[in-house]
Amino acid sequence: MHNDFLNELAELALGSRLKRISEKMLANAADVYQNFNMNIQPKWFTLLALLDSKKQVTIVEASQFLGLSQPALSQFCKQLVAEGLVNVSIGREDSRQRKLQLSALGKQRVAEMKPIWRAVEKAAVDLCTEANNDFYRALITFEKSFEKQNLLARTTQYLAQSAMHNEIEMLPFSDDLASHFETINAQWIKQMFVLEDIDKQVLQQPRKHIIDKGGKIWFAKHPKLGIVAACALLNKGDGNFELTKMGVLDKARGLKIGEVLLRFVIKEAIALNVNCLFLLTNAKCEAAIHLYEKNGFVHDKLIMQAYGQSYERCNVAMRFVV
Amino acid sequence: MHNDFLNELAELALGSRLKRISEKMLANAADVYQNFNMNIQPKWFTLLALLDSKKQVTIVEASQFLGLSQPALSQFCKQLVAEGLVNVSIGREDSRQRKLQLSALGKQRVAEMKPIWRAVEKAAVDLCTEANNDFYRALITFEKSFEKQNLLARTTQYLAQSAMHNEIEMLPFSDDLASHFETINAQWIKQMFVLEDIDKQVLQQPRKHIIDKGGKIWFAKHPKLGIVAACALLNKGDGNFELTKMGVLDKARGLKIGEVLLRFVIKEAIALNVNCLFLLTNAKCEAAIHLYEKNGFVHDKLIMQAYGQSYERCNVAMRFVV
DNA sequence: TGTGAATAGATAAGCACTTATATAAGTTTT
DNA sequence: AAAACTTATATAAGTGCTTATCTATTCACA
Repeated sequence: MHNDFLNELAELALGSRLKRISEKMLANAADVYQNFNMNIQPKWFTLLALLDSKKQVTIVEASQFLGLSQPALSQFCKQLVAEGLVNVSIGREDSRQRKLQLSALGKQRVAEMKPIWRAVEKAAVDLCTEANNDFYRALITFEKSFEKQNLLARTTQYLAQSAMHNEIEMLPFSDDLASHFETINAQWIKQMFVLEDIDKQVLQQPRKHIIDKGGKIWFAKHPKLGIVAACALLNKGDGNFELTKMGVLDKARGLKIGEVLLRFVIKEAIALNVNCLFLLTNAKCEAAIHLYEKNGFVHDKLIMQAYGQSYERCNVAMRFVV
Repeated sequence: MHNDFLNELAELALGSRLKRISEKMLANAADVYQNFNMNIQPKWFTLLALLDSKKQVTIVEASQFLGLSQPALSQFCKQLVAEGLVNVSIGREDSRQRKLQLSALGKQRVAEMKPIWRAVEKAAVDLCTEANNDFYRALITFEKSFEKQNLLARTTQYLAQSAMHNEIEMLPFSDDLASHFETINAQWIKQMFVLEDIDKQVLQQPRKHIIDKGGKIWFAKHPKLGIVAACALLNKGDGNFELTKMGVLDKARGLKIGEVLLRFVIKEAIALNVNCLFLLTNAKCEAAIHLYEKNGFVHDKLIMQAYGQSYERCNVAMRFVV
């Protein structure tokens, strides 16, 4: 037996994978009905359950409740009437409507099936929660995410974003850009914390406090928005550098420019043959921490002990690895 | 717009739900290809990706790699040859085999598509991880659970089990059953911990230590295996009772008799108008804790403070609610 | 060395839906 | 009140697979 190529494709083959498992489950459901000698087709199940619950629905209503097309329901209805499980009556107010109801036989069959349905549900819960999983919840959440923005929309957005990222220019520090360093960082520091005196000094005199001490500063320039992000490497001696004062202007949020800049700075740091690249931040900055984690930083207690005391507001220390 | 009846059916309609979302994703994939003007059908995707990765495969190999039927691959192959994307050559060693390879055009098309594939993968990862979800992982785990034991097998097992549960008899304490109390509990206590002196006294003289102090003991009798489980309620005064000495013999493990007994004891405790029903256990007893959680017990620090010191081995305290 | 069993692939038919379209019945607009 | 639109359902045809079955080839072994 060959192994499963869909594993190699991972998330890219998500659709195929879902299709495969749903077909397996359908076949399995057919086996369940056959095993318990119930003379019904799995495809009828949702309609029978719906009729059991709502007593009377029209074809269009049923198709909306079940998320299937109207012709599908039209066909099921025909089949179930042929089996004698469903009665159809013409709508009193609107003679186009066909009102579906379980027949006496249908009610009896559903009653017979209910214990099996309950057992199947238990089995399904079992299946969903085995191995500490919560598949059903994950599926619901996934459906909501898909509803919110589907794969095409996300793909288009991602491509547009990476086209834009290619146009972003990285600029090294120069005195005529110094004011941007202050504007960019003052903005987010004020939003998250309080702009303290040390902050002000560093932001107002970056050459003195950072560059002249062997540190680095870079800016990210958006083709239309101009300079929108900054990031610094602080020289802490012994080849150790602290990544700090990384900020993106409000007007450029959501464009993932921070990530582009961070990756650039990491690449530069590697090129500089940095011994240890670390950063200090606060647990409040969830989004930033997530970004750091995503890009190779890991939480590190030794860094916390060595450098954590330098700033009041820091309670998270991370080190870049690999 | 009506709401979604599949939500009401919850896990029972898992198959239908999976089918629906997989169809949506397939349609969405078709839109992606159309949007980027790629003249390929979504159903071909996995085969093209396979040929890109493995260079050369036969039809049967491809069907195994992709988890589709051989005729499906036979059909795709025909279509892709007609499109000029795939070349077929007859196997040298086995003339029945058709070796599939990407044609020059096929390679070019795949190369054009790759950036889109990458973007789609990013989008899919996004979709899977949005809202703190991990849908892909959950799906893989679910597939494994399904592989291990499918819905039919689980349903059958569950039904057999609940039929057996109906035949289980609950017996109150009587002196002629006292020896079972010791046998059952000594077995599991020895396995998990060390049988201490206090344990021995209580187990050997349950009437003296439990019944005469206003406590209760019940046994579960299996129709074939005999008395296989026991559980006690210890009267701690002020209407507070401790659920303790709950055990199931090795030979009856896996039949969920423990759960049946636990539910019975909870029902009895409620009937006795117990003020507070609690229990003490050890974090080692994962399965038991899971069972307690499933049946209405919650972790409770106050109980730990009030009663936790009584036993050496207890570091988990739980209280029954609702 | 043949002979039956297994395997690779093709073909046909079926299934559970879908989309597209037709028909008939209601509703709204003029 | 007629015309134009909308809605409920039915029907036809298509789709992406499946299972069943057939042919051609290879293998296993007596």
